[in-house]
Amino acid sequence: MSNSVGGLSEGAVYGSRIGMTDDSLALVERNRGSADLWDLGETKPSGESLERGVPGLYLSCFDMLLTEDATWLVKVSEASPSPAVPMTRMASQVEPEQCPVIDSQEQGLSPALEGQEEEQSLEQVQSMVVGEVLKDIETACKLLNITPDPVEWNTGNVQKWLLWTEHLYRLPHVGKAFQDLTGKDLCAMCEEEFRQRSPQCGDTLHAHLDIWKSTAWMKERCSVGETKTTGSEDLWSEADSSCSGQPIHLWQFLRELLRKPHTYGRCIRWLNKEKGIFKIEDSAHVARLWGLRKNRPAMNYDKLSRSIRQYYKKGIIRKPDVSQRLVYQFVHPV
DNA sequence: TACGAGGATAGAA
DNA sequence: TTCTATCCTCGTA
Repeated sequence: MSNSVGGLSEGAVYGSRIGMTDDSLALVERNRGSADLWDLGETKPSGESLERGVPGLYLSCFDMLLTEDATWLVKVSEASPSPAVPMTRMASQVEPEQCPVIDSQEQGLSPALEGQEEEQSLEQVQSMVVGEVLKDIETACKLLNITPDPVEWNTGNVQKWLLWTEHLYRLPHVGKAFQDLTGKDLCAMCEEEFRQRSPQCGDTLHAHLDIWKSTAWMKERCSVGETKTTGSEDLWSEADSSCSGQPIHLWQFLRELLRKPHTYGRCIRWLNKEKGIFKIEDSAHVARLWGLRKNRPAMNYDKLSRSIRQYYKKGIIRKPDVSQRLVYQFVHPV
């Protein structure tokens, strides 16, 4: 799968460790570095570099983090009060040039100790990044009701994934070009074949699929206990509960969206989490997501809101005391 | 025009 | 039977 063998940069080494290619790594970081990209909101990064996967044009954060000058990273993680802060957030908040420059020699660290700490910090960062990627894929799995392993996808799942990815990254609709292909077929295709089917975004789709494949590979490794947990231990058990074909209820779906403010904060968000009050910021968007999840292309907010109103009688959702447009309240907030 | 409320009905599980 | 989708009418902001 990995096309990066030999002459690897250290960033690429990381990619190879988790089975990602340079392209997908760059894509992950390009996306992760820009908080909005993994967001389904209307604001999308534009520009050719995004529409087209041009790894050479992109200096990934990984490359910055894992180059020979990785010492700054060690210093950041030492200075960081919370190692649990996701790397993506950390990277977006702490620019390299803003990092405090602390001379390790002044701290009296021996080169050997320093090396050890660097190694530990890199491991830490890897875990955090991978955890974030897993979370995003988990979310997609839940919402689309597909398994995380592309090899297991049927033609319908492939179309769902395509729709999702196109939707998420504002790619042109290319579903027809991949019609009647199963996940297995898709995984067997090289980047060139993707390009042939979709000159506009084949490379991007290939890179995204690569990430999914890598994640499935990692999941498998985790499940046989070959690796440590990624910092999101309940990730897959949680994903499994909704990827197992169990029908999902609308209120559960809304909760899922609300659980991912980083990803869906633009279309739905808590106004008062303690009281269970939330606001649908983008009604059409939420309806589209619900339609995607339920395989109901004709879903709209009119229908979705009718379903929400059915919950009034059941005591699951109600309008808050001070009624506002697009604002609802879970009767039993978690 | 978009949203909100609620009645009615159909279909799937 | 339950849950959801769909269609509908009417009211409100």
